[in-house]
Amino acid sequence: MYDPRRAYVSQDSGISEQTGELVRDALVQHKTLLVIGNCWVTYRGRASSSLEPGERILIVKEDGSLLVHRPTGFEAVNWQPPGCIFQSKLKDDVLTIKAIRRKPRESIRVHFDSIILVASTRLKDTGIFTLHASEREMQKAILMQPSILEVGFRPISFEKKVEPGFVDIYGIDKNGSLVVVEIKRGTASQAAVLQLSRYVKAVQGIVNREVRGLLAAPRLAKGTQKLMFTLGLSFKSLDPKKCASILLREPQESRLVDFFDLQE
Amino acid sequence: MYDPRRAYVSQDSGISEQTGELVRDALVQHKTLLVIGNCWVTYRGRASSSLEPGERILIVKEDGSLLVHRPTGFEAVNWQPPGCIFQSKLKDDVLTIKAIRRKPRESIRVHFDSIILVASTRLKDTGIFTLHASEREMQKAILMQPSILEVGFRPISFEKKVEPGFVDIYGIDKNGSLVVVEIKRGTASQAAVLQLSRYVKAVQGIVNREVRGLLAAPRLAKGTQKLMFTLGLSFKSLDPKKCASILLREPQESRLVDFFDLQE
DNA sequence: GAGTGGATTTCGCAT
DNA sequence: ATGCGAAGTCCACTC
Repeated sequence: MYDPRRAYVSQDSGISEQTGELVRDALVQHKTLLVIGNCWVTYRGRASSSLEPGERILIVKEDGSLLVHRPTGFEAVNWQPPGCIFQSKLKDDVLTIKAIRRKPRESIRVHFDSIILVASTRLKDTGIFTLHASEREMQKAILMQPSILEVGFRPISFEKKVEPGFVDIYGIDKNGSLVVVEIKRGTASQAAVLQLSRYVKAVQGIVNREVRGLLAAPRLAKGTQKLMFTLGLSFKSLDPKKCASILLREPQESRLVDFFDLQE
Repeated sequence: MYDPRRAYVSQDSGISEQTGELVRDALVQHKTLLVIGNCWVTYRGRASSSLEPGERILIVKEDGSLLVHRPTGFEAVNWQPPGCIFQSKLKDDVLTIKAIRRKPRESIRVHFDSIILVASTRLKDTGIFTLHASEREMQKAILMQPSILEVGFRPISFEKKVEPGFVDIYGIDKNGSLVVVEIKRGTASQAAVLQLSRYVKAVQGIVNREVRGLLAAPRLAKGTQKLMFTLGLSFKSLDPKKCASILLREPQESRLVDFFDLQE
């Protein structure tokens, strides 16, 4: 009985007809194919490349992408993006897998003369991948690259206590006004808006200059936009994912980053 | 008897102690490890990411790099560069593989709750990878990006017949002099130098302006440098690999490329 | 469909 | 070591 969860495996050092069939079947049926063995690879297209014989891992995915991995290194040595057309043949004890791509026209040929392992299976994967950033990490990202909030924004302090609690970030905008920034990782609720408003009022009671309130969040709760306007607050759409990618970048404004590092 | 060429394979849907041992052994001995099964992945470091459960391919290479591949797409969904430290444990029927990297400090945890295939082996790969460009392709590359020859170089024609044969490329240098270019894919021999010299003389006999000879090749044969000087020829070191990478780039000077395309 | 910018970019070469 | 640029870049989003 055929079980899609099972991996159909062949481990013959010489390459049998059965192994050839397993490979052919996997390619025709768009199954995930994995071949480990001694192979050489040629690429022809815009330029050309060749890879001398050695033991590698070949992966052909269900979407028609191809990867050849050497036993070291993070990157594939040869590859083809999704959407390739495949051919395979077994002749003179050499198993050849050919992947053709149009636009640009190019092709890869992988030739195996000995097999360590062949496996074909069908993989089910509906899981969602997410790149996170916590509220704290969003704060980091703003300190690392303040321009994502506003052009000319310059943070001066953060996590400072005022009357009702802690202000996420203080800064100066391009016009020299003091800015109180409130960060939310998800949709900013009405409570968040009111909280920011309280911070702004509290700070206005201390300093004798113009104070702006800026709410940074991926989105604003429905119906709070009017309230924002009434209270004279600004909103900046800020995606946690965008923040995450900034954190992953090398620091650009080293002084601030050093400052941040000291705090950790 | 232990055979390094063999792949040690386990295919238990529930995760046995034996499978746990196979994985542990592979990690400790820096063997190539391959796990296919249902897993979820978390990444923590400069930012964070999470991947919900699904069936994927995990590869841990001998150099301590890690790849998690979904059944579609050319790129790995999670990875870690070479040099990681690994831990594995089997607890409550969940196999966890953890990869830690320092500088920057980050870690990946891969949790399997069902296994389709586990294989561990040692791969031997000494084959050399080369990105080629033929002499003709080097010519293409120069036409696509003439600046690799000389700043200000502008090709005007190629493959034109003169007295002794075909000149690879004609062009104008930044001073307005006519340039005769001879391309060699390998070390330019004395014969190549003399051939170029003949071309230059032949062209000088036709046009009434300064004519330069330029030899483009990865290197010059030993002892021909003096001859080059005597004959008043220029040499430009040009790597076929460099040319190959230019061919693989998108065209920058479309007019010339169009012209070239028409010739093909 | 073409153009543009980002990437957990990685990788190599120069300084 | 460190910084800059290329990559068979790929990929996603915009226009």
